[in-house]
Amino acid sequence: MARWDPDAEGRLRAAALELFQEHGFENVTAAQIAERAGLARRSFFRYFPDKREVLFAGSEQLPAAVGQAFAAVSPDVAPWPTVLAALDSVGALLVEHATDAVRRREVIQASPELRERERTKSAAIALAIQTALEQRAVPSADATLLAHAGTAVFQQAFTQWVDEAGRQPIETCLAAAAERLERLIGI
Amino acid sequence: MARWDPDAEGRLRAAALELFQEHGFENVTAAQIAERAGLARRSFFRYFPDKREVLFAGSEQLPAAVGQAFAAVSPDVAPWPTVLAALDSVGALLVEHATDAVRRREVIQASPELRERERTKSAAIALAIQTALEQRAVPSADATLLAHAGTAVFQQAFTQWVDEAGRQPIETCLAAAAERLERLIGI
DNA sequence: ACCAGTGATGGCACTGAGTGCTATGGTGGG
DNA sequence: CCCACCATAGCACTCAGTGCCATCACTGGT
Repeated sequence: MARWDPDAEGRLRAAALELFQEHGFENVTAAQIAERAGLARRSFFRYFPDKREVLFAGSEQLPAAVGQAFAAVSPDVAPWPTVLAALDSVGALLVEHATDAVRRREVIQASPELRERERTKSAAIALAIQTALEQRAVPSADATLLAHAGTAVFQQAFTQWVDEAGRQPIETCLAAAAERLERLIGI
Repeated sequence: MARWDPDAEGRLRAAALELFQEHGFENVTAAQIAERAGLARRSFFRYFPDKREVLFAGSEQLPAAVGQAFAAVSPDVAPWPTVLAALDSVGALLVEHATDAVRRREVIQASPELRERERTKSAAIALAIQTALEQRAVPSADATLLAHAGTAVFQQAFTQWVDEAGRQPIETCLAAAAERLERLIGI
């Protein structure tokens, strides 16, 4: 999305984050964001397909990372540990690119529209996990369940990581969440 | 949502479903739906807060059913079985009200916008499960994981139920999905 | 039968998201 | 110096969603 001028794209994202934090997502127009970034309203929609996407830059990388992470895990490993290993890679990538993670999270949580979009992003990760599992001959129904359980673990781990302000590495949070889920379900 | 004239509401929902199936969600305007239902465009937005909601009528009942279902389960039961028992109730309610389930599902799957909204509906169920668990003194992190795992099972079961055209009762699909997940994760 | 109150509906006008099209200005290569 | 290319600006349009007010039907009271 918008690989042309990384500088202008960054200005748009920064301007949007400031304005959303100040006035709330629904009270900020695309024209205001563009103006603060020194661009025209029309150009905003050339960088981002819609107003919500300005807060989710780089999120396409996460589903892609799932595929690569799966490739790095031996096919002999059982499905669930494979999913968890892949989540480690995705988590590392997320943390690396999450400079404004906390501020972004606050803005997203404050707006139903943005929470809705965030679920779509999570669903894209889940779909990537599911297709990667199916390529390993995991039955479709199993793949769906594992993918959703994986994203549940991922979200819980990320929430914990943010709440603790990153004092623990994301891998620790992921392992803790996975263990928690296994203990809760495996009775 | 729109308790005034159930007849007009039904006409709007039927008209929307037909038009969406015929031309696709994004190629149908609210005015066209209203016209086919014999109402004005303005009235459409009095029955439904936005164009997507016309396909999700009655979905508010499902989160509410979660609370009631929890109340019917003894507090001595462990959290995960409690969640599964609650899902049985929700599933029964869903099946009961799902006259156009298959057609609705097709239309929803065909539109990214509608799929996004459907995830919001699932999230509402998950939130209801989470809060119900927290009221039973389940730690917040556990409740989040259980709620998401529960909705994963629910979605998988519902998908299977629709794919099999309802030949198996929803409870059977739910039990199968739950067992599947436990087997996959509990290693 | 008349009248007043209530509430659903219709019409109108407005804001803002998103989009197609065209003009313009800046920049690199010849 | 000129030309081609490309990001951007500007304009005009559709459509979602909303506030406001007029209208019409229905109801109860006299």
